[in-house]
Amino acid sequence: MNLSTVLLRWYDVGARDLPWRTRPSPYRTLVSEFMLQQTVVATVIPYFHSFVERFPDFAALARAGEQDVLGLWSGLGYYTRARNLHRAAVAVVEEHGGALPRDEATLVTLPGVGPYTAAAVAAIAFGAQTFALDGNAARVVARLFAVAEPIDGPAARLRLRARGQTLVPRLRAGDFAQAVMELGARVCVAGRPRCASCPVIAHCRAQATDRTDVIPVRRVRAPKKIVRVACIAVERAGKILLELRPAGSLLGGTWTLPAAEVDAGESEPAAARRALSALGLRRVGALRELGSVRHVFTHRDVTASAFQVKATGRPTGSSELRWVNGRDLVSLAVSSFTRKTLGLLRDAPVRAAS
DNA sequence: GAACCGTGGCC
DNA sequence: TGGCCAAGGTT
Repeated sequence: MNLSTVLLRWYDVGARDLPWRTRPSPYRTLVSEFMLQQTVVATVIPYFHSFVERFPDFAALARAGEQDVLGLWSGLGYYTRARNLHRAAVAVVEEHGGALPRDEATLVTLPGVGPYTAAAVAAIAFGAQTFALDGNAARVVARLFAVAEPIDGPAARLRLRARGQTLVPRLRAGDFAQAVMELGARVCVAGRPRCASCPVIAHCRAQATDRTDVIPVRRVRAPKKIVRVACIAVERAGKILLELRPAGSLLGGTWTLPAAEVDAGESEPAAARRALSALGLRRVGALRELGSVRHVFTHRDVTASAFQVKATGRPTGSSELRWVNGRDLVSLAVSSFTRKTLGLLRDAPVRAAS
């Protein structure tokens, strides 16, 4: 039987009950696709609920402040997505009459919408007969066609998408797109695929040639850069000083403890003193080391030491600063990394550094 | 093409 | 535990 027919039947019987599949709308589809970029379904679900409750449609999101949007994104990662989603909503309202464009070519002009998201939205929200090639689909197509070349380069993606496009049924292209991704996420997984429960095993060249363990091939990745950072916790009247990370940088748009990277041969306390003087503050007394945390980003393996300091002077510097208390932190745009470093403040061991 | 941008679960 | 990986996009 036809591959798409079998896969859609499998999907009809066993599709997961996901919040963006109930009461679907172009807006909810777009929000879910932004959140799902490089992020697993289970992580997205609670964020999706609170986001669409607070911003139920394009108009509400477009008139929101960027910091409010980032606040609801706190902990989800890749914060550029939040700013792009906000900008996309503004564009929908101001340039497209408040309605999401239906065709891929226009969708892809929206900030944060690339080839995958444009295809996914066109298919899922508008039924366009197009193939959405995400990481799941790339793996599924590579196995179906026994593609032996690495699947993660731009050129390879174009070829995989062309292969996938040949599989798209005339009807239910949106369900087909979701079925392919769900197959990749639950059956045709990286590592050891669960071929025994695969509905399209009869169509799989990798399985037929016993190569599901070596397909797909991925390129080797660059090793993470190992980084040491010294963070400073300046307290005043029960509040702590936070700094807004500039857009485009790591954690851009979120608030962090002021920090300095520890240079080669430099000590952590020395870097902490540098961070403090960059704020235009004068240290009073010793730095008190609160401990350290490790946080692994996509490209960096960071060990952050935090130092409590008493300081005088009015913080200046070029960055945007803000005094916050515990209650402010609930709604503020704060990354998981920063929450870790702030955790050092609570259970501070008594250890002095110079 | 390659580098960069988060986070958490899994084995 | 450490490496892998995810409903990618931008520069």
